[in-house]
Amino acid sequence: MLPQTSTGTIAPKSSSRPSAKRPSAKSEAHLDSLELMGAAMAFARNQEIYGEDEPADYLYKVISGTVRTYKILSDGRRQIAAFHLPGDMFGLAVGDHHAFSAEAVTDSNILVIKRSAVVALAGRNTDVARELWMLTARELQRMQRHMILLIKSAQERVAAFILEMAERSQDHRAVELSMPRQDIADYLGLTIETVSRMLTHLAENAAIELPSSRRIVLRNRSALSG
Amino acid sequence: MLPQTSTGTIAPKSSSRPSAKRPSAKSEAHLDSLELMGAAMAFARNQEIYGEDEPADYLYKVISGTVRTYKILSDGRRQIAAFHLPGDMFGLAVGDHHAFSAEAVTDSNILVIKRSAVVALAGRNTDVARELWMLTARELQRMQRHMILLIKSAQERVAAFILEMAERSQDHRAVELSMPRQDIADYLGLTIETVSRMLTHLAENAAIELPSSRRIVLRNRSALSG
DNA sequence: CGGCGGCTTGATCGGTCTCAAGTACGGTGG
DNA sequence: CCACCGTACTTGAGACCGATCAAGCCGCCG
Repeated sequence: MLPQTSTGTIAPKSSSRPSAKRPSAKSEAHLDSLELMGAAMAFARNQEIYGEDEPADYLYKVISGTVRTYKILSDGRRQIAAFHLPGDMFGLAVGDHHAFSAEAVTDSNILVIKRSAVVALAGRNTDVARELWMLTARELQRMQRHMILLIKSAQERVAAFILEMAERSQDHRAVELSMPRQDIADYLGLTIETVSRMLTHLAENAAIELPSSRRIVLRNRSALSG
Repeated sequence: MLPQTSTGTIAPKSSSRPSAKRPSAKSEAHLDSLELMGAAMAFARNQEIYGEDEPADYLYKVISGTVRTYKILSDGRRQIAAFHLPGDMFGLAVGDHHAFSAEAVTDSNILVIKRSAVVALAGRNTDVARELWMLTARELQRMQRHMILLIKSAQERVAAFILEMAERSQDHRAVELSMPRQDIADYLGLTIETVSRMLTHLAENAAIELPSSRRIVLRNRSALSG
């Protein structure tokens, strides 16, 4: 798979540039052609992909693994803005600097695409421009849903998180969590202890099953969405 | 002022359509030309501009007054996503239905622009397309800042709200609040009582002055941002 | 003057955080 | 194969912050 891109065997520093760039697919370019303009890179677990306030020279697409984008607040708290799963794009932040940092949650392969090439292409091709807009809009929708999450109770947040992850996984009735509890806590604006407790409660109420700490089986969907 | 648009004297129902649409400014169209494609309408305090899940046929720009966009959760809680002040656009939600409801906080004049005309124009004119993208991106940034707000303590949220409003007002050292406490509470994910208490505390700590309940004078900026 | 909506203030309750142990699991080296 | 270790996770007890419930106050308009 991925014959068009070379997957680096050495995990590169985040500031290093992709080694190969492919000539763009000329004028019949659209959504998928973006992927031909990038190079795949491997990132190890917890490795930084880019830092907050770094120039946003690249766009990224997850090939395999999980990525978290986050911000560290002045007092040290960390807010995770999103988890990016295979197929998701990230790093679209408008403005020339990233608003968040990005790290690999697990060992990951990431397609890295030069931003300037995409923007230039969008200037010539309205389909690409529309695609960029749609990607930003989808990010906005995700952020809106996340915002709604943050005003709910701890149990509701954890339940909503499980449902969100279930929707995004192959089997919508079970989730294999790729991230540790601390990441979930920082995503939901809770502490790791509260996340753990809420999962236990949901299991006690038969809403879910916990065969292992990283695996969740959905038992009673309405108990989660209620 | 506003010689190009007719301001309705009767506040129309939200489902009514703007009475006049202006021919678009042809090919030299850009940002400002959007405004020539709309009609101004008057909305009374608390009047609905559009409802959640209504088809998103129009874009809106605040001429005067204040608008809130919000969502009602299943249990009746209301989350205000944003306050829109004069000059702000809203209703850009991508997808063909609005993700939020919109209401006038105060009596307001709103420029109403047919969405299809703008999108069609964007398909021909890359500047307009870029402008649409930028508007969405700015909305995304605002949403991100709002999300960060929601994980902070009550005092930090209220302080951040004051700073945000001060930035957006003419005189950055004083704010004239156009919305009641309940709206602030629903924006910050707090109760009206907590908002009131935090304002009192900030006044006691000499961070702000409260000449009246709707007016805030900033006294010590670092006490607010810390 | 009376009444009402918006705001403030007070007392108590409950949910989440904090601090502190204790447990399960995976990897490494003997 | 097992002993050991470190990391991740769970569980418990108590403190604290913000919600809730309940009065009271202020400004405005009739």
